[in-house]
Amino acid sequence: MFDLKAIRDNPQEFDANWGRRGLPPQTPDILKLDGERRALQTELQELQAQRNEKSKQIGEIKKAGGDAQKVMDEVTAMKNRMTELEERERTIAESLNQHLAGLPNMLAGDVPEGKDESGNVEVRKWGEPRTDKVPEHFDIGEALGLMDFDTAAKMSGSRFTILSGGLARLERALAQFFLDTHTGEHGYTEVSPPLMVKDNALFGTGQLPKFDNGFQTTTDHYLIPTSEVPLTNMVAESIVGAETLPRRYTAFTPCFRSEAGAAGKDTRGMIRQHQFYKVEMVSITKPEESKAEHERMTGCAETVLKKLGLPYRTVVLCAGDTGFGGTKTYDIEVWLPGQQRYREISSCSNCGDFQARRMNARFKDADGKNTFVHTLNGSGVAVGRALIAVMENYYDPKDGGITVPDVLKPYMGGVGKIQKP
RNA sequence: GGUGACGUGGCCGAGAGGCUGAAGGCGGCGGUUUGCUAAACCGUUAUACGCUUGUAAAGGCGUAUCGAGGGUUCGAAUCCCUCCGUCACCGCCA
Repeated sequence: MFDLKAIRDNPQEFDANWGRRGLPPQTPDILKLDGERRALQTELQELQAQRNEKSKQIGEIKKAGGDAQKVMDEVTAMKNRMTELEERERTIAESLNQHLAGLPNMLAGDVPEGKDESGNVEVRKWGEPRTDKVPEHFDIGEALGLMDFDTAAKMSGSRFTILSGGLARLERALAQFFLDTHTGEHGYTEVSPPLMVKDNALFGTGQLPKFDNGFQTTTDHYLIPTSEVPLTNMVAESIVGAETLPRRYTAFTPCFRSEAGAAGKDTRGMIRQHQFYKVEMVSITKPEESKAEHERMTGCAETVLKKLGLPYRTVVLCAGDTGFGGTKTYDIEVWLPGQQRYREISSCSNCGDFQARRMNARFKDADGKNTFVHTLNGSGVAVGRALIAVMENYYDPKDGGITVPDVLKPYMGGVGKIQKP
């Protein structure tokens, strides 16, 4: 969310920033509502002060044994006006909040301009992309008999997959490897969080109210679309000690998405599923540390790809492509030889104090002042897509098998190659 | 799922319609004492918002906040309702 005072002081700055995302000026509406609200508030507070004063008098008169009826009638007479002001104040505050809750975060100054994906800028590239003709992962998997979309569709519909044997184990091996690397080498604390959350948790991280169509739900919960939600909400509604920052959390969880609006996109294979596994990283930092943490986190995600020997490139998202909560986002795209192109496997965002404001997450700074923390999240990395990448990059055309990358061998019980059983 | 109890400041814990932003304690901060440390003693110590003084740093006044939201009342931490959460016992269960 936003600091109304800052908007009041610098409306043109906010409008310019939102303008980079392609939004029309927002502050005229905001300032109008804010002004109305404050005027009502001032008037209401004056009445409340009078009421409190008179009520005090009544108490004193009664204690002295007098008749307070006259003053009591005076207060009663004020009530209609007060009720009216209260209601109007509430209505205006509500529409103001609704308006603010739907607006995306301020972009960092070094985010490149651009309307969409095409404006993203490559910042790094690693590895030698494999250029020989390789089948796509679904063909490799089905040929091995270890990946079954048809059977999954019978029980669950489209966008579900059944993995078995070596591929099921490869998925688990990847997750273990990611977790062990982030906990053992990158200083993250492993967390096993709830997979179902209430709406306020999704509001805190910014997925609600704006995007209320992307979720799988139960009767009274949302299934997490990413463990960014529970991990970031670990500091919601709290004041954490400065000495505990930065906090670094990682979790391996399933993620659930409705993929509404993705009709026709990536319909084949397991690139885009209703359910997939992801290892997520979340950092909670002091404001002055978040930029460096963002670079560090992106590096942590890149590290696991390097260890796996998967070629990738890192792009900084342009203004128009940066997500709702991010001030700046790096996407890491892994090389998929089956498609002969780079596909997103990780997204690392610095959210600044945006989520912290929404979930009221603060720390005591050096002056003893309660200050909003900064939050960051990044995939470290998407397990399903990593599985695809390993399959295609380590595909052996001689026998249709998949060579197991060295770093995964310990997690595969020493198996060196996944072959048709 | 059933029944019962409970939710008060950074923490513990009193208060049971007005004198309560809230006793007392712990913790924090400042000070006195002190060779150093400890102890003791004194003082201080919530947040948000509005109005206002000031170039500012910082003040003054007011409003709201005792899990959240409604209600009753001239007046609510205190009474009533709904929701959220915690605990205990019972049931069920991986």
